Amino acid sequence: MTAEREASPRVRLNRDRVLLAAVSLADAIGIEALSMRRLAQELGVVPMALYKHVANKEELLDGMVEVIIAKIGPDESDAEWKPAVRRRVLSARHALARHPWARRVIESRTTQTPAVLSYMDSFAGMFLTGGFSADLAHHVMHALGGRMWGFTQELFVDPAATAEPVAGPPEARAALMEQMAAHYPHIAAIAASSAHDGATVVGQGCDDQFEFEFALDLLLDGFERLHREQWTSGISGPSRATPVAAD
Amino acid sequence: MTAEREASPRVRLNRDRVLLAAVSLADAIGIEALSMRRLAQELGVVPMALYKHVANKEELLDGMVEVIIAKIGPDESDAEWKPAVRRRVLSARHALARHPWARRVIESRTTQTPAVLSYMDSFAGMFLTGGFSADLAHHVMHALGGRMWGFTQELFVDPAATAEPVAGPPEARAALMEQMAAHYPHIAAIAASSAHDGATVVGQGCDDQFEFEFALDLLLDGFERLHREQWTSGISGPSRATPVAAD
DNA sequence: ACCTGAACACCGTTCAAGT
DNA sequence: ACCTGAACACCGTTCAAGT
Repeated sequence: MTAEREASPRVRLNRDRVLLAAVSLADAIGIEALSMRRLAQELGVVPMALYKHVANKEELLDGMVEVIIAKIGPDESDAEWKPAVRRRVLSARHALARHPWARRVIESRTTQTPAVLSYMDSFAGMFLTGGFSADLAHHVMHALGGRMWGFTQELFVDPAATAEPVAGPPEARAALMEQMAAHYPHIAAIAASSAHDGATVVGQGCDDQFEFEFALDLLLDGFERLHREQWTSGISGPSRATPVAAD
Repeated sequence: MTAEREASPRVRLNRDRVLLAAVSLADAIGIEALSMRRLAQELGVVPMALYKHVANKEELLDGMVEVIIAKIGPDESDAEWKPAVRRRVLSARHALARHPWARRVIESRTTQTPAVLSYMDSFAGMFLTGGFSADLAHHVMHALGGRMWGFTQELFVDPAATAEPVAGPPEARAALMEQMAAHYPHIAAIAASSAHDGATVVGQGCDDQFEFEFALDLLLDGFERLHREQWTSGISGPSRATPVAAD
């Protein structure tokens, strides 16, 4: 499933071939298993050959992020800011969906590459063009944060893996559920109301896309309200803004 | 700065001593430099000695998170839900502030430990006690997400490290600023309005605490509105909720 | 200009042995 | 019951050499 590329010995490496191979290798074996040595092997080359095309592993990761960003699709900020922002966020979410490692890698990068900066700039542009003050646009970009990339602010990462994985018989699972309910009554209450199957607490049976859009729209609505009310940071804090002339 | 602990040879290891040493070692040298071997050395012990007290490195990390959670301080949900949630989030933020590695570690854990689950349960409890339906409480927990721990959904991680670090003369920095403005005009516009010093774009001069509370209050206000309007997920999406009888 | 080989200073973890 | 030593199968990266 992973050694199908480059049986032919002489194809000449270049930066793009290295980056593309790294992306699909990470897709296949996971980011934690992606090593310079493993990637070199995949490309039929000695580990040190890679260092002619990327300075080090950090730069490899930066390059991989660039490859992903290129797939997000262009800015179409001609429309109103709100649907424009919404559309672009969801398109990023779509582009990153098949690269589960991308989130972790993007968040680990400290020095922003041009690709990252211009992606962020497109959001700043949508807000400013939409009539936001630079002040509000600034805070709103922070509030959006990683959601700009379509990241959920994950909490319930692996739906299946709550407490110990229960491989045992069904009655053991049921016993665990009772224990959970005893120890974490409120989570259990929430789970009971929304569980599509009763196997785990929160996380199982959640519609990720729904949860993402729920939070996104909550934020966008908040942005809209502050914009309408001509909020400025002089007052401090969204809820302490004095409404000016809403609707 | 880092080899001051345990010169005395025979103090007998135990799980707590291992975990506490791991936490302060991570504080000192960073999480990526924390290895089983390094930790063993810090404790004046051979690497394999640790494996009597933690099964492996994963369990070490889980234990370190438990140590941090223990510092968050108790749930005081007797008050109204909104200030109670707000207070607990900010108290988590405070507790985690001096352990910059904690965020990454918490997010990397897939199997939730009892300590993590009961922390989450305390939030579920505040919403339910505050009169939220299990349905709304569920989505609201997701929307809160990592902010429950006081995490910002970071984007501008390292304030100083935008593009290449400019060690050169001031005129080189100025030239870089102009380049930035040319390539990323919207970011530059925002930066110009809020820059306390003009050195970098967004990130520099931001008051992290302000940005955090801005987004938090935006969400809490949204939660309050949906609660007031008796929102249910049947309708789908906060902005598409039909207001029922607000105020 | 690009790739190779050998080496260095690290990892986490197993297994068999010591006290 | 707890700790040790040696070993295995890995890392990223440097340096000097090959074509």
